[in-house]
Amino acid sequence: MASEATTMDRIVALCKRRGFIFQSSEIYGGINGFWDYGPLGVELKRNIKDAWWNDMVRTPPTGPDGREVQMVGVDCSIIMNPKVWEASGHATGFADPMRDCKLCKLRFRGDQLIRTALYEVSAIPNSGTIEELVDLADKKPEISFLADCTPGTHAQEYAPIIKRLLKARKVEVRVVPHEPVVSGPVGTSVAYWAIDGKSYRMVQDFTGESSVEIQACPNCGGELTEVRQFNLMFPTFVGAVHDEGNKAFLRPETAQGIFVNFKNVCDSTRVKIPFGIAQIGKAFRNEINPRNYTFRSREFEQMEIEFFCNDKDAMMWWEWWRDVRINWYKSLGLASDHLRPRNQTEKELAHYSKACTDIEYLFPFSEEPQELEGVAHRGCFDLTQHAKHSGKDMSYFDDETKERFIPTVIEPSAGADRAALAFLCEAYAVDESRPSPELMRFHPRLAPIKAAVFPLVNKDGLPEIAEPIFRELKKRWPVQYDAKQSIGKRYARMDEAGTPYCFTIDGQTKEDGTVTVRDRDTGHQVRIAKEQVAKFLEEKLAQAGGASL
RNA sequence: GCGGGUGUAGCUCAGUGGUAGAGCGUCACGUUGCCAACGUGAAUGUCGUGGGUUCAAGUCCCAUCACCCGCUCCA
Repeated sequence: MASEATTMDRIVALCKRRGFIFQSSEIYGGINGFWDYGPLGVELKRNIKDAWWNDMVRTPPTGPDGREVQMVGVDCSIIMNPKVWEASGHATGFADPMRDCKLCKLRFRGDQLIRTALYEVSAIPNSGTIEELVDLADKKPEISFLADCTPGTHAQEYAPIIKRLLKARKVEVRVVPHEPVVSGPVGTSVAYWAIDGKSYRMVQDFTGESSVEIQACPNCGGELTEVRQFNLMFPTFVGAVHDEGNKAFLRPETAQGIFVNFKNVCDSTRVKIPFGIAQIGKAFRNEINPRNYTFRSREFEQMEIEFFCNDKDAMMWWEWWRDVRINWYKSLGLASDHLRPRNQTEKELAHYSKACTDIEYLFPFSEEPQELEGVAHRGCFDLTQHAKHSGKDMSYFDDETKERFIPTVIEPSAGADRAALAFLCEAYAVDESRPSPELMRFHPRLAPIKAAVFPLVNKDGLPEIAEPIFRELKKRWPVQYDAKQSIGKRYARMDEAGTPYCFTIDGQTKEDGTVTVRDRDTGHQVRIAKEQVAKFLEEKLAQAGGASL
């Protein structure tokens, strides 16, 4: 097996060579963060999206309450009224203020430097700042810091940051029982610390209203640049005149199209809570630094579900969707230990979110697993925001219980391109014992080409037998016919395309009507009657869990 | 956005300022007839792009773009 570093290079080379993925606008030097799918890639990605739509929308698994799960779909416009993004928080929140240290060149998120502060609890806010603590540490080098944090807070997560801010001074962290955390204003999270005998509470102010600001680099004390704003939404203009009045944005996620259509779907389709709305579509994010092949593209495709339910059932549905989504990846071949579901820590959660699992995959390009999908409990945040900003009622009336409420939302949000990349990486295999070592072990349901038909030689009446078989299969599946060059080369090409089965017509076919079937993964061959080829393929694809396409 | 690296045929890569190269792949023909077989031949190059130095630039200099690695980021 090749080293990790070169495995990704070889996958990238194969994807180019065989027509899975090309760099966008390549003949003009490419464009950073944009990629194209070639003839095999488009089939792979379409199979992924079709599998998702079929398995999640048309025939979702039975729900946790033993009943059928209601799912409907939408397909919304990419450009929406800009007010949508004010309501969703993207207009202001979807921005990362960055500051660089001019000395050591480290980069920090400005909001983290700004918004983290420690307050002495006895005096209640404004009695201490991190800078004052640093001063204290400088004046009393003999003291060590002991941080207490209550279970369930994220103070422990901040130990390394505190340590860094205090210039590597010894910091001990201990979990101790503590009074329940007093809830702060919306957007504020609180944790308690004990440092040098005094109690402090840490405030992370996500509203950005805090005036506490750090001016020196936490790493080296060097001077920091001014805060630079990055907004990750792509601006555009609606109409021929380009001015601020008709500025709009390419959507950074498909979810908002679902939320703003919540009432329309309720009013037109007789759905009752609990139910879900699904959408597959392009989204755009002006990433600061696209990296890792197609993983962080600026234009990408999402497969999103917003599942609306009563808040009292929300955790049940969250757990159910989390498991459904993990099993979906497994069922299509991501069964290896490269698939790593990970619960978000409380610190990572958005302030309105109660739980979120990132379904992560260990790609060859990184030692850290990377996110394929997030299954988030979003509370009633989104519908509440849209109710507030649009002035429209977003509540739901339950006829059975006579309750009126704003539904809680569970959001399984998957990246189609990331899934495609994960399936490509998972399928890639090198077996030096084979004549053609590189092969793509795609799940048959995802394979771009389901089967190939070869006459062993391009004469002696074999093409005349092979072609009708090919034409029969072609009516039902994406299949290929190849009569040129040696049989080994043809098998090798199909291995790199990830084609699970090859049917070869040889001299014996003329005598007894049988053809050989070669299995991609084992190279083993069996003979079956030529009339049974379609049935064989149908059964194999069905065994693999795939509907006939 | 910072630092480092890379950029030559479809892929992987050689190439000392002086004629644009190899292996693999692709295609054709022949031979063979179940695993990238063999033989003969062919096609394929804005040497990433734009400037500059030079009699002469793939090679040296500057800028720029793309990709990779690290930092950073990934609500």
